[in-house]
Amino acid sequence: MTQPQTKYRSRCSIARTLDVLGDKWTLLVVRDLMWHGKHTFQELQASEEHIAANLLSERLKRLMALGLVAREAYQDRPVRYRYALTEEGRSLEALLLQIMGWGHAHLGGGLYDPQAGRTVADATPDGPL
Amino acid sequence: MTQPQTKYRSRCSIARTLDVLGDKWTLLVVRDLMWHGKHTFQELQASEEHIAANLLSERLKRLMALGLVAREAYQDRPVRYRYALTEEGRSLEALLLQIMGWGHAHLGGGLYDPQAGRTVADATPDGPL
DNA sequence: CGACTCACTTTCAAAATTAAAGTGACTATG
DNA sequence: CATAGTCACTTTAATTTTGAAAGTGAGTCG
Repeated sequence: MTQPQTKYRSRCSIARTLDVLGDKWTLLVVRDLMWHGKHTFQELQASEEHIAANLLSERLKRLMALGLVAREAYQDRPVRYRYALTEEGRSLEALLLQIMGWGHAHLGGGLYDPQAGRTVADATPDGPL
Repeated sequence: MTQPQTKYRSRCSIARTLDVLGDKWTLLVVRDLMWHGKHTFQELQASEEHIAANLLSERLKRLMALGLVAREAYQDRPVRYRYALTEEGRSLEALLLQIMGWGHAHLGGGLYDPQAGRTVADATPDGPL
């Protein structure tokens, strides 16, 4: 679990989850760590959606503060870090799958199969008909 | 389904979903429409988290544009509207439940049982230990 | 030495959020 | 009939967050 570094808006679990994950970038970082083998700052930044470096930096800090992500140096001089989900972070997989399923059904996005490790259904370029 | 009024950041279903629902307020509005019997502007605004009127107004417009919410006048002179989820909007229930479950387990929020129509597990005031 | 890489941080303009006040169409009260 | 109140917003202005770009520091490579 996690230290309460944030004061939550309310006692509602949904509101609390949105307080910490409710923005356009955080869950994309989690997605890349979870499924796409991206673990360095550079790899995470290079994703299709092009997160700005300052935002990636800030989001990684938040995820670490929440205990969902941990980093370890994979090299000294200069020190370079590898980011990975903690066990608690991996608990977000079901949530990610649910979001993906909804987006696929309603917004025409692609479907990634974590089992197969690849996209198994195409996205429509501009969304549904 | 929905007209593509937005250009999505990518073909990823998660990114697309975050493009339309990825903020701190939209899913709280959906929560209130889905489970808490709040259907007027006033009722939605009066929720615990205190959304600002201009944001509620803008979010309702977006949800209507997406086809997830519809409104009907429940009175003329002056015309007053009642907002409700469409069938497509109701498809968000599983997502809401997943978010709630995660927030309950990891952030110490309350658990609402839609079947029972009430909160069945307490929230810890400031989050988990 | 000079060029390059990686992991950031800083800067600054633009966009989003917040809180408060204002508006328009009425209804109810004195 | 004038005033107060309700509801559903919109407008305004201050603050915060975001986004894009440039800069920094530690080091490697040629």
